[in-house]
Order: sequence, then structure tokens, then C-alpha cells
Amino acid sequence: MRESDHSKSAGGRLLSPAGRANDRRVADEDYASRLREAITGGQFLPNERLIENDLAELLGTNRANVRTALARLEQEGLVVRERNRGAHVRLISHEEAIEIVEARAVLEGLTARYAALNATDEEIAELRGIMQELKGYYEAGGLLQYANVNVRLHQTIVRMSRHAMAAKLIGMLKSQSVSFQYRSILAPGRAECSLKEHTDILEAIAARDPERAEQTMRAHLDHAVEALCRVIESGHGTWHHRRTG
Amino acid sequence: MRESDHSKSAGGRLLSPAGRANDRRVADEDYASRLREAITGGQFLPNERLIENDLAELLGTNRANVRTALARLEQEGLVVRERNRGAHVRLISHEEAIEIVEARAVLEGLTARYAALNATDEEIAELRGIMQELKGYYEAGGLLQYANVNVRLHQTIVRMSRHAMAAKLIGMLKSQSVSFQYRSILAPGRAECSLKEHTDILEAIAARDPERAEQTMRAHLDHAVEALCRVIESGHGTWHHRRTG
DNA sequence: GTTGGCTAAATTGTTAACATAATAGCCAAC
DNA sequence: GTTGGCTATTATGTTAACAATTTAGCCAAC
Repeated sequence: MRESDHSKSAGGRLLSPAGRANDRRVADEDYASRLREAITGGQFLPNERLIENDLAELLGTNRANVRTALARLEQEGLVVRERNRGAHVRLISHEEAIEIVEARAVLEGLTARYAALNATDEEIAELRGIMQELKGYYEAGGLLQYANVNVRLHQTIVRMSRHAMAAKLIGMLKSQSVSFQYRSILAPGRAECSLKEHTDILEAIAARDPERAEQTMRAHLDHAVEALCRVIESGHGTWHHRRTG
Repeated sequence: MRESDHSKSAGGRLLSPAGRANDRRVADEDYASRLREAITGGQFLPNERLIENDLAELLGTNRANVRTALARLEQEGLVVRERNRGAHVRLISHEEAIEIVEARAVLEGLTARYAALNATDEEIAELRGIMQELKGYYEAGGLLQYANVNVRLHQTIVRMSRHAMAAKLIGMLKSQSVSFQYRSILAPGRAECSLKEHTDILEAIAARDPERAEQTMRAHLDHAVEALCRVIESGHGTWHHRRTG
């Protein structure tokens, strides 16, 4: 018998059933995406078993496609599979969470550099707009919205860099989203610090100064690493090592 | 009819048929590895079509496993798949090659930093040994062996860092091996410069100076980027845009 | 009460067959 | 000689069935 039934509790259908009809991409890429979002979005709990039949029904497809999707997600490190024992959601350890943010630090430093080199005036204006939003939520004390806009800001800079490889690698890290398990932005004083750092980054990019853009971005994420470490030490990591199947 | 028959010309069986019997990992990971090595090793030409049936026979398995293996490799960016049109080996563009080395630069900078922090005395001795080898091949003019030892040196530093995430990301980049398509080490003067830079890196790590280790590693790979750019501009990229299926 | 093995259920692994789409070859018309 | 459409072939997409393995439940023996 199954150890838990959360996949059922996730309910009904998962995201859009198909949408795109005649896309050139293969279908299982789409299935993988939907599964990825379901997992990172918290539809499945860490360590929860992923039964191929259930997933096939949930995604509205067959086991073969689920299988290839799971292979992709295992490649990404989002799920683990063992021979004859199936797949389960991977639990991100504390050490790994730190490493993820560290890797983000250097990669996003690279994108900040290229954003400073490649950004158009319109894009910089867009960035300023997002920055204003961020400031607004900070002053209003809406930390959860702050976190969301924060993500969008970083994504925008990555897009502005036009560095496909860095974008891809960062995307893989994002999928193993740490911010879902650890809410380090909630740490006292972190938001204020974060806001100032973002201002510095924006200024460097607007000034088309690649060197400073990279440095400020790295500094920002290095501080994020430190904040994460404090959260971990204080033991506030969300459901970590609590439910170990 | 098939457009080319190189998969047959690759001949017989591909690497070890199985080897490990009761491994905990799922089998298709192994198939993916063997395919990966075959592609990066040059068994298949860039842009060559990969027919599922042929691969299944070649790997000694069924189409389902080949399919999941291909999904993995597509995830890695080593092959491309289009709906109803199958998979083919991905050709690495000039821009992408540069981006790969740039990403390596920042990620290996990170590993150099942690290598300086975490390396044992034995490992530093090992590094010195590799360095001696490198010097030997340089003085003897064996540039191909130099390139091989060069790879080993970098791998060793990555291992010494104990940074699993950086290692994983770098591994993905390595699989899209640029050095196979472009032999930038053959560029005039590059080897000499490379040798000195490696010495700097080693000294920084041996001195347990993380800051300098990162800087020297980045400088080294930034120079590698420049060398690659020169090779590309001079049009010496190996079989690039020559045979486009 | 715990340990041991045995049986049944559940889940994954593998294979084959069929359906569908793309490609190549061919023939006729201009 | 070239273009256009038709047909046969090839390769992929999908599904189902069966085999092998693990897991859970159960009963008896100590």
C-alpha cells in the first residue's frame, strides 16, 4: 500500500491539460515542466513518493511519458529514482541550499555584468519600475510580495544579459528552489539590506559599468548566503528533517 | 532512407554492455552516460540523426530506455529533439562555446576558492605532481597530452573544492565539451600563458588564499575565452558549419 | 512479545504491437 | 527539365500487456 496519499489530495488535474497543439517541441518536455512546477510549487511534499501510474493519470498521459519526464527531473536533481523502487521528491539539505545560492552568486554576477553591457534603455526603465514596486512593498511591510517581485527582478536581469548558458544554469538552480523551503527573506533586517543592495546593482547596470554590476550582484548574493546560514542555524528551515517518510 | 549511416559505422557495441549488475541506480542513467560519452567522444558527428531503433540495438536495450536517455541528454543540451522528427546531435555554435567557457570561468573560480579553503596537504601535493607533468609536456611540445593533463588539473581542483553543486554544473558544461570542437590550446602562445596561469592558481591554493585562488582562476579562464575568440575569428573551428546535414 | 518466513498486493521494468506523422521516391503534367 | 501531387516507406508517438521486483500483511514458532 502507498505510504501517503498526497498526490491524490493535490486533486483533479495539474495545470493546463495541453494548450499548445502543434508545438515543435516534444511533448514530454511539457509534462516535465508541469511536474517541475507542481513539485517546486509545493504540490508534493519533500520525500513524497511519486507513483508513475498516478502521475500519468494526473497529467493526462501514459507511463512512458511520465518516465521520461522523471528522468529529466532526476537529471535536474529535483527527484531521486532507485531501481525497482520508484521515484520520490528530493529533499534539499542545508549544505546543498547554501551551495545553490553560492552558485547563483557567481552565475548571476556574470549575468549582471552582461546586463550592464547589453541592456537597452527601455529595459533599464523596466528595471527601475520593478525597483519602485519593490520599495513599495518594503515600505508597506508586504514581505511575501517583496519576495515575489524580488524573483522577478533577478529574472529580468538574467534576461537582459542575453547570456543563454548562464540563464539555463540559473534556471536549473531556481527549479530546486531554496526560497520555497527556507524563507530567509523573513529574517530580521534582511529586507532592508536587500533593498539597498538592489539599488546598488541597478545603478551599476544603468551606468553601464559591468565590473561594478558583477561586484554588487555578488555582494548581494553573498549576503543572501549569510542570511540563509543564520536561518539554518536558528533552526527555522521549513519542514526540514521533520517528516522523513 | 536514412541521410547518413555513421551510427552503423561506429560499429558493433558501444562501451561496456552492462558491467554493474545490482546497482541501485536506474538503468537508463547508465544508457544516457554511454550515449553521452559516445557523442562527446566523437562517435557521432554533429547534426547526425539519432534513430531510436538503432540506438536501442547499439546499446543493447529497448526503445523506451533510449527515449528516456535521449530526454536526459536533451535536458543537458547535447541533443535536440523535435516532435515527430526525432533526435539529432546538437551542434555547438560559436556564441555558445564562448558562453560555456565564461560560465566555467565563474564556476571554477568558486571551486578554486573552496579548494583553497578545503584542500588537504596530500591534495596540494597531488596538484603539484600534476603541475610537474604539465610542465614536462609543455617543454616537450606535446600539446595534445598537455590538453589532457590540463583537463585533469581542473577536475582535481573541482574535486578538492568539495562543492557538489558547482561540480555538477561544471560537469554539465564539460559534457558539451568545447575543447573537442575547438582546439584553442593549439593557438600560438596559448600554452605558455596557460602554464604560468596554472602556476599562479596552484600557489594561491597552496597558500590557502581563497580570494587570490578565485581571482587567478577567473583570470586564467577569461584568457581562455579570449583565446577561443581568436581561434573562432581565424576560422579554425573544427568542422564547424561545414557539414550541415 | 518478538522474530522468522510465507503469501498477496502493489509498483516498476520490459517488450511488442498499433497509430500517426514525416520523408523519399515516383509518375504525370506542363 | 522542372514542378506538383500521390504513394510507399520509415520513424516516431502511444498504448497495453506481461514479467520481475519490492513491499505489506499475516501467521506460526520460539
